[in-house]
Amino acid sequence: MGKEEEEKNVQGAIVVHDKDDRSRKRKLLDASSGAAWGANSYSVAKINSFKESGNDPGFDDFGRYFAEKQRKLREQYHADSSSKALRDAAAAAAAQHSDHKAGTSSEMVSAKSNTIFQGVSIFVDGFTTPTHQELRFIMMNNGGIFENYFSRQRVTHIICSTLPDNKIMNPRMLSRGLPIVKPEWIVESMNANKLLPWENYQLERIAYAHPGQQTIAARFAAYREVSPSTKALVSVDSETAFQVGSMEGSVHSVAKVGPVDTLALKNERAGKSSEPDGFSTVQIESQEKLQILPENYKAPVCLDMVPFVPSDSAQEKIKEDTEADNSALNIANDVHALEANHLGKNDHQKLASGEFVNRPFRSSLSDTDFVKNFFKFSRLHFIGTWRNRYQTLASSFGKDGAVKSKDRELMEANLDGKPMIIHLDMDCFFVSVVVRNRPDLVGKPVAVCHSDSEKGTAEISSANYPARSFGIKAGMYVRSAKALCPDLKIVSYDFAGYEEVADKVYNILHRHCTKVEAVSCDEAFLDVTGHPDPIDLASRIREEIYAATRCSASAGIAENLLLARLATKRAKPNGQFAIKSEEVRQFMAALPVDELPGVGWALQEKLHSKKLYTCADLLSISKETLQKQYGTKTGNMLWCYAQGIDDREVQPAQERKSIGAEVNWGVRFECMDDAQKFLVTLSNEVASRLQSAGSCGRTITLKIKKRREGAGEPAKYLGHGICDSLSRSETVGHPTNSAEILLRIGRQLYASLHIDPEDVRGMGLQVSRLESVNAGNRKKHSALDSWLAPPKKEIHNRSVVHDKEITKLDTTLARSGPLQKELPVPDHALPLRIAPLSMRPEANEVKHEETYESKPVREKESEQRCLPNTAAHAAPSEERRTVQQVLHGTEHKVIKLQTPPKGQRQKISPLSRKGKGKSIANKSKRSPLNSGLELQPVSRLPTHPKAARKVSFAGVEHGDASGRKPVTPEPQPVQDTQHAYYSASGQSVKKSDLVDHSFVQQILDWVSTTNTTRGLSSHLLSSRCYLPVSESADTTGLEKLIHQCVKLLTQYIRTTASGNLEEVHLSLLYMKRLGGRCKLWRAVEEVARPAFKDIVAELYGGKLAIS
DNA sequence: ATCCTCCCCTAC
DNA sequence: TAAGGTAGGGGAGGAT
Ligand SMILES: Nc1ccn([C@H]2C[C@H](O)[C@@H](COP(=O)(O)OP(=O)(O)OP(=O)(O)O)O2)c(=O)n1
Ligand SMILES: [Mg+2]
Ligand SMILES: [Mg+2]
Repeated sequence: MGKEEEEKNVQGAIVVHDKDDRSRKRKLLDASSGAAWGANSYSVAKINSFKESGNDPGFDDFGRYFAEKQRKLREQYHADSSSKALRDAAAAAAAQHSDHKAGTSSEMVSAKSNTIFQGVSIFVDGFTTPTHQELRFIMMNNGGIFENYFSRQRVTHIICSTLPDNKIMNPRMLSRGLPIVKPEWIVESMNANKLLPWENYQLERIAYAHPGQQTIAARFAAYREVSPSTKALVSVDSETAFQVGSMEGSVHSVAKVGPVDTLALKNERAGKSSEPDGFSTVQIESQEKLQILPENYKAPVCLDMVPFVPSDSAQEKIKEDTEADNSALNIANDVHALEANHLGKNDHQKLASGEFVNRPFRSSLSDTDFVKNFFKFSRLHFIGTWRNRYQTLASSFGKDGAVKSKDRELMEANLDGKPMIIHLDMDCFFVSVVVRNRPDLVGKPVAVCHSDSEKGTAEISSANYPARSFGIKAGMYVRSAKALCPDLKIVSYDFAGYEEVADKVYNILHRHCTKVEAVSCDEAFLDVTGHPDPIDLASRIREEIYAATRCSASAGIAENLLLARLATKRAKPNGQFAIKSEEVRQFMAALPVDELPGVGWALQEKLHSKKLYTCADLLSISKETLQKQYGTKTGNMLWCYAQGIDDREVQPAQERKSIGAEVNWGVRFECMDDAQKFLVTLSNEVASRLQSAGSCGRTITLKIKKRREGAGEPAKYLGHGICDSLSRSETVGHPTNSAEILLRIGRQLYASLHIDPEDVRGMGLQVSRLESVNAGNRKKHSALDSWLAPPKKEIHNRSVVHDKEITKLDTTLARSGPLQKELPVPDHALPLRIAPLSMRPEANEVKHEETYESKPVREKESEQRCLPNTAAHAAPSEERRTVQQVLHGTEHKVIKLQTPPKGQRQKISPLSRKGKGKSIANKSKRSPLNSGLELQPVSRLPTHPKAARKVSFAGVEHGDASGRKPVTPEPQPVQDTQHAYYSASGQSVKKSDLVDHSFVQQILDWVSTTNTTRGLSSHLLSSRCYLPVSESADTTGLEKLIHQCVKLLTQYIRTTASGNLEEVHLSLLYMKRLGGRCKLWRAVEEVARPAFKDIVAELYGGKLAIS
């Protein structure tokens, strides 16, 4: 699929423009602005060829941006310099080397008389004494180089005064080998007039952290309030943009660094704080906020830009800014002042700690506030949230005490009339709200956008009608918009304003009509059936809206939702339009197919490819044909819509079916841990949303955007670029809204996707199969509750419905009678997982490096690729499907075996090594489950030869990356099916080596056949322990037997039961019980228990309490 | 047939 | 630099 579109920008530079999911839908945009936008999509192959030729457009674009910035900074520096000759030389050099790989700066500096710091290029990190400026001055005047941005290629020393109390074990390590040196080195070297050995000025190693989650959390809390831009700045620099110099020092750009401006921003005290989304409340922990913009740095922001600060607090902030620092005032009027809101003192600690160096991609470190800040600025997040607001809070609108219009009664009295719908939509909503207070902009082309700067990959949110006449559309990159209309004014968002206006609008709507369906914050359907004069009503509503908000709305009036909506489009801007029944046919016939709601980019393309352009064209085809071509429902929809038929009704509010959160911007991970931590914030976010909605749910879905192979850095700043979207879900036995459980499941799901963290470009967590929290607390507690329900809430939530869905374990327990009492109080250190009991194998995979040594039966490309927008949907060749297939065909035994996916082995091996050195247990003590470890896919092994053929048949793993290869079974060599079991020691247990003993066979069968309904514990529970112990002749044979049994059992625990603590516990419990009746079991249990505990400690980081 | 999962598509 | 979310509909294909 061509997912990026080539675009010639104004300068004629080739830029690849993302044409991913979201962009594809911009059908009108593409169609109407063909002059500026390349009409053709480029294939991925084409993009790759760009890359291979060293011309990766994304990089190019970014590099250009940075080069320009660096150049400016260099000029700044030279302008600063006291030596005029130097300045001139610099100018000349700068002119000569317009690109950034000039070695000019260092030459010039070396020409200076004082060359103490020759070859030294420092990056100053965080607060220092002396200050940045002073250090810069010293460097400038003594032959050194002061780097404004960190670059591993150019920086030789990191200067840093303080490490925060966040206990970095070895700062040097974090800087990846670059020395971190105290500023005294510079000062004293200068005083000594020679370069002193920096080794004597190294920042001391700081005490070790108290090992504890608190500490880690605190450390991450320290990353709060950080603008992602800073991260990106550093990261891109070090990653890509400046692969120009080497440390040996040929190349040095000298940059001037600005002061650390102080913006004193206080927590907002006034009103507004009750706003649910809190966007009007700037939440800042420390009072003093800092920002790291170069002194004279001014983003090229249009003067029209108004910072997004809630209007009633803006004054106060600016005032405080002024008090704090004069230079801050400039910034306050700059859109980048916003960054100041996110940069906290802690960031400097982080800087100081070398974290900026170590983790260049701070954008998505699981810094809670990256997500928080992202949402605070995400228009799409707002409109998504608002839609829900106006749907679910519908009842609270129109109840503000104001007189209700008699329109309501008119309609209720006359419900038999022919259906009549008003569709109402605010005109260029986001622009209108802002332009209200900007009379100077009236009539001019205006668009709302976060940024108007050089790179231009910020998206237009809304454009007013003058702007639209240039072809500017929502979703367009601002640079494209500017290319179409150089005079376009860019204004900033006013989210508080949007909500305010929308509230007023909905109040008005509800006052006039009882049946209101909120489509979005700026759009609604009104069922006005029975109203004597809908046209007049629409007109009055519009007037009222304008009077209340000074924003105009347009309306469509027709007999159904479809037509009303189409009418609105026709009416815009600031108008209304009615379609009479007798005009419908005519109206529809000429309508282009892509104007039908539900026809987006993809369907449009399909239709166009069949030469279907108008609704009339659609009607030339039979409904059956349409259904066959485009699917039953879609075909029917096309057929009906094309005739103007739409039998949907206005639905005031409907229950949400899912609640989720996702972030697909700024997500960059370096390691598993980053991903894990991001998942933590997502889990918290989703749990919190569930809780405020009073919901809990059973199905948890993790969505990942994964950089597609070959895709480079996205054209869009910090965008996700060309990605494959992956999702995986797990249904748990009982609805939850607990962050802990979401996290636990989320981790499993993440692990099961086998993604290199560096390739992750987006992540989302969603909960579906929702129930109300109050749905069923009448249900009595099951015996499992003490285990399943960490917080009281969970216990509270039990319901009859849940009961029957708890499945086997529950019933098993119920049967177990007195055994229930043996259930220990759960160790509270252990976050517990709700028993899914669907032991979907790969969701419970064993994780870790030892797996590597265990030779896999066969390799499998578990990676599935979804190539979006391809005609056929992916055929399931995924592991899970085949696993279930096999399990289902049943009667053959199945066992899991670790199989590292191709292409991931090398990548994770460093991780593995790391994990090996330090003990895993130690590590996982703090990060329960999976942290830093990779999960491996599993494959199967039949235990019975007669099943072997079948299993190998169904168990063939398809290497097909596209995931659409049909299930064409490949015969599998028998020895494969006889292959290894994974064992914790990394050795394999060959089936053929197994002691021929019915006892072992029994366990093998149990372990092998655990499936969705029956875990090992249930086998153990029902075992009558009739096995003749005497069979084991000699002691060594017995030992071997026990050993093998334990291996099988631990194998089971590591794989199938990993992530299912209840199952681990129950297995142990029942084993112990069997031990009470049978010597052999006692022996096995004695050996197995510590092993189980070790595994639990390793996987969960806690102790398993066995009663 | 109906459900489920994993997608893709669409709208604002 | 920039803030590419949220949620539902629906289709394909497999399980039940
Ligand atoms: N891709 C999009 C689409 C919409 N919006 C926001 C900005 C819009 O102002 C608001 C409402 O969307 P509309 O589709 O109603 O568009 P407008 O109101 O801007 O214009 P119109 O006059 O066509 O309704 O949602 C956005 O941010 N990004
Ligand atoms: Mg609108
Ligand atoms: Mg709208």
